[in-house]
Amino acid sequence: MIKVLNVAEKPSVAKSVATILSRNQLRVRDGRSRYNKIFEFNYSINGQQCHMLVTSVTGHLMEVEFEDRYRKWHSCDPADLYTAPIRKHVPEDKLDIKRTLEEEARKCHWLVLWLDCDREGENIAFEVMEVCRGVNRNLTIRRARFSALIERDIHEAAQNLIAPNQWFSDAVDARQEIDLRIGASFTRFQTMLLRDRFVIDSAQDDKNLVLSYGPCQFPTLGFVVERYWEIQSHEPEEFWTINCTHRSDEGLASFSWMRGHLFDYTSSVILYEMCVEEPTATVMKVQQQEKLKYPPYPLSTIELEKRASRYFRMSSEQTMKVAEDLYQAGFISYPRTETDCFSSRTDLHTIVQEHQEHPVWGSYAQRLLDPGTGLWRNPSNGGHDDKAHPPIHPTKFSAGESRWSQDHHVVHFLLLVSTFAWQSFFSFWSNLAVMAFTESLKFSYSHFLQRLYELVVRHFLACVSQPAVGAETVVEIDIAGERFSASGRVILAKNYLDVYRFESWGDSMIPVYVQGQQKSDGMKLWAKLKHVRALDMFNPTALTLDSGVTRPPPLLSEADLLSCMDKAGIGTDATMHDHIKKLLDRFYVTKDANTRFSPTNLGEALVMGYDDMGYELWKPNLRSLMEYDMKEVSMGNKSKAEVLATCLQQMKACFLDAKVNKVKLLEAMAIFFNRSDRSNGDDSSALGENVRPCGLCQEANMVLRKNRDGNFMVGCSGYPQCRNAVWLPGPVLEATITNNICNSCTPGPVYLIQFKFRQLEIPPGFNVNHLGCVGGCDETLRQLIEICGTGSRAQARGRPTTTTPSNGPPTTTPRNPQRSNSRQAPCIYCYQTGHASTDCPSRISATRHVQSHGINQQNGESSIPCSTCGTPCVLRTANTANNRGRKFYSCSSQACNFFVWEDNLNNGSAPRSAPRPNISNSASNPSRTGGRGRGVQNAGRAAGVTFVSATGEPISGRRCFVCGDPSHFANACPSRGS
DNA sequence: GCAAGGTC
Repeated sequence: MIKVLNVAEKPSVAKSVATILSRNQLRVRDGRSRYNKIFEFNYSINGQQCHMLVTSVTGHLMEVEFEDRYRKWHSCDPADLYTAPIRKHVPEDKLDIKRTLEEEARKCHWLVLWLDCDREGENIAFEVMEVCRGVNRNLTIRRARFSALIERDIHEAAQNLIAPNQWFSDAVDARQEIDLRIGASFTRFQTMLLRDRFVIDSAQDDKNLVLSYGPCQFPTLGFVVERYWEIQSHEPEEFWTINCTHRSDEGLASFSWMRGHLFDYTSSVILYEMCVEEPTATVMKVQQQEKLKYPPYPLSTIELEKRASRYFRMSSEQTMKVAEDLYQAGFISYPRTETDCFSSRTDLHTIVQEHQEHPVWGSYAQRLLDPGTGLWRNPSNGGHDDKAHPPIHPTKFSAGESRWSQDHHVVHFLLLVSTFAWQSFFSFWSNLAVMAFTESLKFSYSHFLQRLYELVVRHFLACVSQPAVGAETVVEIDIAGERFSASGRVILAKNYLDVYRFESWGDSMIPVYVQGQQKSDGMKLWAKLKHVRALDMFNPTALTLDSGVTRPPPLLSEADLLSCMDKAGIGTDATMHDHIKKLLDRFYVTKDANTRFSPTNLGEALVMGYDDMGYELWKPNLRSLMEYDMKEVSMGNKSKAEVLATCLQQMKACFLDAKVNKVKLLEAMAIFFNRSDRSNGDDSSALGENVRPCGLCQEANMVLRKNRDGNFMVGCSGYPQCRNAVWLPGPVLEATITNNICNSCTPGPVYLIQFKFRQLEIPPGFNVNHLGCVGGCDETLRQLIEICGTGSRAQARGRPTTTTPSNGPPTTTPRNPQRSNSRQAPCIYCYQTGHASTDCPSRISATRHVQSHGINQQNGESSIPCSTCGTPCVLRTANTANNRGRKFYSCSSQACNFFVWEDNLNNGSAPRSAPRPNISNSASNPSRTGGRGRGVQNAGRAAGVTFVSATGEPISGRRCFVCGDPSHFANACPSRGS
């Protein structure tokens, strides 16, 4: 009998496959890993009797890493990481699984791979193959291709085994390598460049702060920053709209102006006056139609995360944790799925049947199953299918498990923690506090479990329900040539909305209207029978000219962020929440109570730095291009080697360029953070840039450094073990390592340095700019050192004299930090000693303002309380074409959109609005005043009137722009009218 | 100390 080793991607799949193939006639035994059991049974594959062993891995078995020589951060120039050798190996925590595979593979003839049928799954398959082949070269290897864990699919897959797909696996290998090289190089570069130079206040422990860069995390950060900049640069603009209301016995109708709104006040007033003078409204059109509101598509992971965030304010990370636990406990299907359509083979009725007994939604489930109600509808297709998992749906009935909170392993963990705490504390009160804390965690976790389960069940029931039906009436009227419209809706059948309580679709009744000139006898009769007075003409109850201001978009919510990532292909359904969490963990963003994200100073500075360099490293395009290439590899259109070569070459060029332009990052950081004295405490600060391999210790690299006096040297990164150093001429003002390599000096490569000298300190005949080599071949450097020394101030302090042989390189001398540490020269800006000119506090404070795109926000200047919400306003400077340089106050609360131009503030009196340029004398404009006055009287407008923004959202809580009084708006302000 | 992707 042939012995077949079957390997699945996860234990649950191994169990399902084994159960289906064996028809539940199987034996289970433990492997070396406690989670990955081995199932045994007999099975026939294409008539061949087989003894099947089914086991699993837990996702990827291997990790890709740099060779040991490159693992330490200072071991090499980060640029070397684009070519440093890498290896794929099984990490410590996966060794048990590896051993199980080896032991079983030795005894088997065939290896059948049941990994998920996507690119990652294929790659894991090759990892499993590598391990198994390592101990049994004669294995026959086959791949099982299945799209769902249902009997038909699994049996079909077992009888139609195919060959593994090398292209799919190659695509993942390429992705892994690119991610590692880009991520590690940029992370090391920006961390070493910035961490010690600035006081980054967000971090508790600066020493361990890592400023990571990743091809997924940075574009995610980019979305947050971009929206923040959009808000910052938004300049509120006042607009005007005419509103008409009509109240009759049958109700109230609010007609909105079909022009929407106008930004030109005079035009608005003219049109408004025309309406006021001829206010009779003629009904021009009455349109009645049936409207359907469809239930959502079946639930995918991203949709689950978005909805849980929207409905329950759960973070995506929390949602995935809770969903995983529900899945482990068997209550819901696999929670990581892109699929939003059910297979025609899924038995949807049985799932609904299970819920008939539920105390809350049981009766709805019963109605669904009753053909007489006509409530059932086959779910619609969302158009996504990952071919591995069905949409998330309930798999086990629960009537609200009170035991969830006690049974669950997460709670077990919490209990363990509390037990530990119990043993650690002796005080009774401490124990009580720990117990209370544990209880509250249990309660809140159980609460999350129940809410998410409810969402999954209700969503599923909604999917198989008819859409809600409404009768909508749209009425169009004409007043003095201006068109207005109002709509009303009557819900005829709620259908899915009965169970999907998270969505609503309200009734809004309006009086009955009929089209003017066409009121037929039939219509009159109908109106009479209905006891309503059908109107074809009427006089508005109120006709108002209302003002509003355009508002910036809101900060990105978690659901918005997930949508952005999904749309741009950043991350996968299983990892998106990880990227969001990483931004929070790295102090790049913060999340407020409304689940809205703002960048921190650190996040904004990093994006600003790269943006100023002109790179789109923080935009999603890079990842999209990579994804495109990966797809090409998986389809066999491009080879892995080809994609790796081009992509890494481009990224290395980009990285080297970023290094050259690192000053942009430093400048951006300097806007938000104070310089740190940590980097000055040392003799010199490492720029982390490789100049050449160290010829003395032959282990580390020589890197370019600048000491606190501003003098440059090239020292071994192995300091203090290796004290090899090359001192550079004193007049060096700037030194930047280039990508050019010296042709003659060894050991190489020796990168040439672009020098800029202080004009007044170099002898005549020498050029201010010089591309030099520190390897020993550079005659110019040698002569300059001979003439000028290696820094007059350092020499004056008695640093070891540098000898410069006439025909040799600048001398290598041991460094002596103690002797080069003192600094006496006064700062050129403030004439104080104790700091370098580059770190002068007077300069830092002068440049320390937050600079955003479109807005210069000046901190520390006097502010006024917002007249709308009382939150302090921030003084900003407009940077738009029309108002560049003009200052305005805007409310610092995100929930409020108050703003006022500074030049309109009247000696500290209440803020008033800025007149628009084309109506600068509008306060004394009789037509404007007259129009407004009559309007107010006509309309009888009350304080509760709502402003509507440009995006159609109501703006609540606004006050008059002119005097701040909430009882009226700017257009009705008595002060302006007079 | 670094990425992103699987998964317990």
